[in-house]
Amino acid sequence: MEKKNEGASPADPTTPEAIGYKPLYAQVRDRLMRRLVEGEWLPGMLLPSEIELARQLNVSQGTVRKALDSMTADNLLMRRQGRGTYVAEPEESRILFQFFRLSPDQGTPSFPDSRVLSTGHAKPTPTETEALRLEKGDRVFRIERIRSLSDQPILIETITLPARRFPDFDHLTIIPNNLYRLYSERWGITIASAEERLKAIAASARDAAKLGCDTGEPLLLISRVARDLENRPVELRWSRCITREIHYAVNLR
Amino acid sequence: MEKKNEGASPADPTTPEAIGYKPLYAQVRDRLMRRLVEGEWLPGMLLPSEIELARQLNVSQGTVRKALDSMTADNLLMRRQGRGTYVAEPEESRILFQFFRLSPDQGTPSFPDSRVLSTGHAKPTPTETEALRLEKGDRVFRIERIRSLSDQPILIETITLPARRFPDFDHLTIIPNNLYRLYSERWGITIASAEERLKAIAASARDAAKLGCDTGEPLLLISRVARDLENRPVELRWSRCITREIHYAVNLR
DNA sequence: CAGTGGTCTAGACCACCTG
DNA sequence: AGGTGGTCTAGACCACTGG
Repeated sequence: MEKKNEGASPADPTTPEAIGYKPLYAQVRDRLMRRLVEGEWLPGMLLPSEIELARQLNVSQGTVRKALDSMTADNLLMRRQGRGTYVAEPEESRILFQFFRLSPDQGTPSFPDSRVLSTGHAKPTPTETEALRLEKGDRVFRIERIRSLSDQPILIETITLPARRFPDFDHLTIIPNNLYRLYSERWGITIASAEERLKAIAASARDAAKLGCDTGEPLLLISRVARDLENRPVELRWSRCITREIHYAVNLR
Repeated sequence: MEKKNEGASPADPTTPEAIGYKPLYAQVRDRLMRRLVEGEWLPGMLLPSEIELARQLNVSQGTVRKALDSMTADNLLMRRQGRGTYVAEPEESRILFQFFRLSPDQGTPSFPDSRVLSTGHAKPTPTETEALRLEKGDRVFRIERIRSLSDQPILIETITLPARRFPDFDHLTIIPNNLYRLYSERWGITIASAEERLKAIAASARDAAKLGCDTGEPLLLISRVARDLENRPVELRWSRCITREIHYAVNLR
């Protein structure tokens, strides 16, 4: 009531002095994001209660709530009435809903199986260098795999990772189906968002052989750049998909 | 303070008597939606202020705000600090951002031109009947047109409308480029959401001739069902797009 | 039962727009 | 100057969860 945003935060870029004004709840969000990025709260962990966070940050419960709600809307947190606020986990059902937009024309969506075709280090292509914002001399790790739905091959994908951010990737004995959980558990990298670009292309002879379709058959090309909590590009994925009995679903609001 | 949700709303499905509990702000949203649907507030019009709405509905300003914020998030309203709350209009820049996901690989997105190839009444196909939830005997109106970006044809699309909801469509002398504004201005139909399904297909001989590409060239097929404020399907659109220098963009969060 | 998030209210001040 | 939406606070009660 008597508070006026005077000296509330330690580092104080608060007061509407110049152009750079940020509402208090956005500053709270930024500070919570930093604690998340620095690994103070790991996926699956319970956060302090709203009241406790409000006390820590010296703001009201309502302001903390607005910050937490915004992070929940971005799928970074999960809130359960009566239980508390948890850090979101990259489990399959959530990934399926959030990052996998392919559904069978009839029936319900499900998570595809994967079979790795090849892996290895390489010098990045110019496209990869630009998409992943690599620096001179950086190397990449590539994975090629086929994914199937009920034993039908539906897509072949090439995944490119910056070697610098995934040390010892080649020491892995097996590469799991759910890569985003692997990134999280082994390197502490959380995939928070992604941009996809879709095109129709003709199947190359090589892809056609692997997918068991005709050369030249129309395929849906999905180019994905996935980003971490700090919005840095982390993964480039290039999927070529047979869409005879499958479609890519988008909701426009 | 002394209020306890007792007899607040005229028709009162409120009290957590059985299973059907709805928070007050959701009830407020429903009532505002009904006034919107019934045409009390037309696109571009200024709504009453939060304080006035709170007085009318006998709830607090904060509850009205939560309802208005939710409708704003769905692109139904537009709020401007110091001005007021307006009903969203289907102008090109908004439609471009909300419903048109095709961008040039290089350069900034823009709204394509249209050239109508044919129009006419028809008996609906089974696919159209299902997608538009038509009843027995209902007829449809179809439009076929080519759309171009900087004089390059990029897609050919077939649009199907239920004749019952668009009376006298065939009396139109010209069919404008921005159809959603036409639906709004002439029939009071607001397109509020849409679902799209994407596939890669081979260009038919007919489409190839119209688009000036080769038969069999891979095209991106976009099947859209557009819905009104009450979530009823209103338009079926079937676009076949050349994606040589264009892509369909999706953001996943 | 105590503790959590979810809803609702009331009131203050701020940033922005218009006249 | 006066009105609008945007932010922030404080406090009450509700619904849900777990011990």
